[in-house]
Parts: sequence; structure tokens; C-alpha cells
Amino acid sequence: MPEPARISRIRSGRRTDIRRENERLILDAAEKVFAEAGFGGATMQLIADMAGLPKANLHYYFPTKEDLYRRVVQNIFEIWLDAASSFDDAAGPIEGIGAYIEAKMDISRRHPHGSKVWAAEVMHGAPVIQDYLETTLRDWTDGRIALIQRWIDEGKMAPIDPRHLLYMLWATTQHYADFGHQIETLNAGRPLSDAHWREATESVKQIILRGIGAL
Amino acid sequence: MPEPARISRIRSGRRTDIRRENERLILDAAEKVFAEAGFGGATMQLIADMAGLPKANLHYYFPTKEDLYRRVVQNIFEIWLDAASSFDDAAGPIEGIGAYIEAKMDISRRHPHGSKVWAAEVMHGAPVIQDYLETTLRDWTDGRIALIQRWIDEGKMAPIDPRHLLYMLWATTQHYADFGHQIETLNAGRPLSDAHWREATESVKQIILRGIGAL
DNA sequence: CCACAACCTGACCATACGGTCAACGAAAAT
DNA sequence: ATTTTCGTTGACCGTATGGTCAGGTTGTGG
Repeated sequence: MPEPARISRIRSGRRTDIRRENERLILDAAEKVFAEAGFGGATMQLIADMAGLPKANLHYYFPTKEDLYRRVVQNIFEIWLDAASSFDDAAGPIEGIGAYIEAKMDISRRHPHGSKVWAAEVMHGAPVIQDYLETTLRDWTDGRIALIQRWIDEGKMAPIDPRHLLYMLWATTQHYADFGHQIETLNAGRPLSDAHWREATESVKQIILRGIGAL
Repeated sequence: MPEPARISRIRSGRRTDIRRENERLILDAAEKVFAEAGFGGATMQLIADMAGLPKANLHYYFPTKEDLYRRVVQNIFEIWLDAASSFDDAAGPIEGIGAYIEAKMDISRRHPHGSKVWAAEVMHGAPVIQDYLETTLRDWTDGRIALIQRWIDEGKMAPIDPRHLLYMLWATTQHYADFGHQIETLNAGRPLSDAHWREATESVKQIILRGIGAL
């Protein structure tokens, strides 16, 4: 039973601040609830309780449950895309892919809920973000495939199918968020420490970079 | 709107056959619906329609939605464990891990729904199969870690943390089921062909086996 | 000080869903 | 032939949930 969070609203007053602050409160709560219960299992009441606001207030900012969910998914997608930049300004696979793995592992640690919502959305056939997959994601992927292919042509790594390499990067890094509960259970029921995360990141980097012949 | 499937019940008569056949019908439908809609989004009515049976009949065989869901998850877990045997009777990582990757990729292709249900269950904190994680899965994992460590000690592969290698194997292979929709979208919206699956499996095997220094 | 807009919320509603049940049919068992 | 067990099903019920709304309060611009 979640208790009324309602942290000190401080003395802000400014209309825009109120809006932004409450939207933030709601989005954070929604991300967590959607991640833990799925879209169908999540209830507006639960999100409201977790945000410390009356349910009717949620509908003031987000007309429908779908609207709220859509915003949560979009947020995640943006975070996810930001990590992409680490890929580009790199001379070769060791720096580029290495930095990308580090960035994505970091996101898995800092935004596990978002990663889960994204995973669930895709698993359900991407009803909400299908257009993103077909436009933004496809373009990004094509660009990265071209880049990797260039590295291969320049002899900086072995001739691996770039597409499957990308899938492997996504799968491996996001696994630490999406299957975090399983990993935690296998870690004596305890969350991964800083050292654990460093080990994980290093292991992934080593196996993949060596696996593509970049080391 | 699903139409009444009700394939020819043939002339069986035998009480046990009816039970088994209907349970099969229901479990298959349930696996698909749970995978596509999640536990909360799935409705008994939808599962009933997809199985070609009246809703009340589902409750005759499976008292509650939870019971039905539990059975679906258990089924998957068993399939998943069966693939484990490929690991054991192998002389070294090339055969053992290679066979394991092939087995798991095959499962991803043949049981994508099951894989998704499993993923969603874990992502939601494993409310139903937590005990399996703590017993069967943990034991299996410990055994495999010991085996990999032995291979390392025998100089058959590089000194990689076996735990993270296992996570990588799970993540990569299951990704092709769980994120199948995304992969399909990036494949011009078309399902992966036989050749694609062979390529995928080979890419994964190559990167990982080379990555652990076994090639 | 007033008027207007933005924000807030308890009470309410329609619907959809999981689950029940009583009545029935068919096949075994006796 | 009769009883008993198993399978079948339409109709029904209580509840939970997404969403609405009318009447408020608060802050802001004129």
C-alpha cells in the first residue's frame, strides 16, 4: 500500500513549474508501474497513489491511459537514441562499440523500468511505436550498419554481419535491465554492486570486441 | 474477430483424450494471447475464442486465470531446460556452447510465444516462478558455471567470467524471439527466412566462440 | 479588485472482466 | 436399465477500472 508521497512542493507558484513538476511526478510513477505490471496490469489508481496525486488529476494532465503510456515509451526511446552518439565519433570499433556498450550498460542500470516498458511494447507487437521502428530506428540502424561495414572494409575488424552484431549489442546490454530480477536472484538475491556492474560491462566488452576480431 | 476454430473433434470418445485435447487447445491459445497481450491484457474470453471453446469451459479445466498462466509458464520452463542437455555431453566449449546456441536459437524460432511469456514473467519480478529461479535455475546455472570454469582451467578457452557468458547466451538467443517483431520490422517487415536464421545462428556462434577464445 | 484561466478533486457512471452456477447431455460403470 | 461421473454451456453476478464532470481553489493579468 503506497503512502501519499507528495514531497514538499516548496514555494514555487509559477504555473509552468507546477505543470512540469506534476508531469514529471506522474511520468516517473507511470514508468515504474507500467514496467512492473505491464500496460494491462497497470491501473491509473496505482500510478496516482505512487505519484501522490488524486486519480482525477492524472486525467487532467494525460487524458487517457494510452496517452500516458505513449509518453513513457517515447521518453525511453529518446534516452536510448542519445546513447547512439557514442557510436559515431569514433575512429574504430574498439572505441565506438566499446563506448556504445558502456553507454547502454549505464542506461540499463539507471533506467531499468524504461527498458522493460520498451521491451514489453516491442514484444506486444509495438502497437504504439511501430512508426518509430519503421522510420527513426530503421534509419539509425542503416547508418550504423554502413559504419560497421566501413570498419570491416578497412580491416579494423573481422567480416561479421553488422546487423546481427547490433542485435547482439542490444540484447546483451538490455538483458541486464529487462532480466535484472533473474540476475539478482542468481546473485544470492542481492542487487549488483558497482564492482559487479564494472565486471559485467568489461566481460561484455571483452567477449564482443574479441569476438569481432577488433582486439 | 476470431471465428469458431473447433477443428473436427474426430471420433475419439475416450474421456482422457477429450481432456488432453482440450487442455492442449486451451494452453496453445493461452500461450499466444498471454504473449501478445501480457497477463493483464489477456482476457479469458479472447483465449476461449482462439481455442474455439466457450469461456465457461476454460474454467472447467483451469479454475482461474492464474492457474492457466502458471501452466503456460511451466511448459516453457521445461522446454527451456531440455535445451540444457546439449551443454553437458560435450568435450569443450566449441561443441558445448555451440550446440547450446543452436538449441536455443531453435527454441526462439519454434516457441516465440513461450519465450515472450517467460520474459514478461521475469520482467514483472517473477511472481509465479520465483521458486523455480531459486532452485532449479540456480542449480543449473551453478553446474554450468563449474563446467565452464573447468574448460578455462584446462586452457580450452580464455578466462571469461562464466556467469556473464551465460547471461550473454541467454540474452542473445532469446532476443530473436522476444524482439522478433523489431527484427522483422528491420528486415523490411518480413519474417526471417531459413537462410536468415542460419546466418543469425552462425553469427552468434562465431562472435561468442571467438570472443571467449575458443576458436 | 476583478475577471479569467489554470489547476484540483470527490463523487459518480458505464463497461468489461473473472468467475459462478444450475441445468443438461453423453458416456461409463454397475 | 439405472446410476454416476465427466464434460458442456448460456445466463448471471460482483467488482474493479478507465474515464467524466461539476464545483471548487489558486494564482495571474489587467
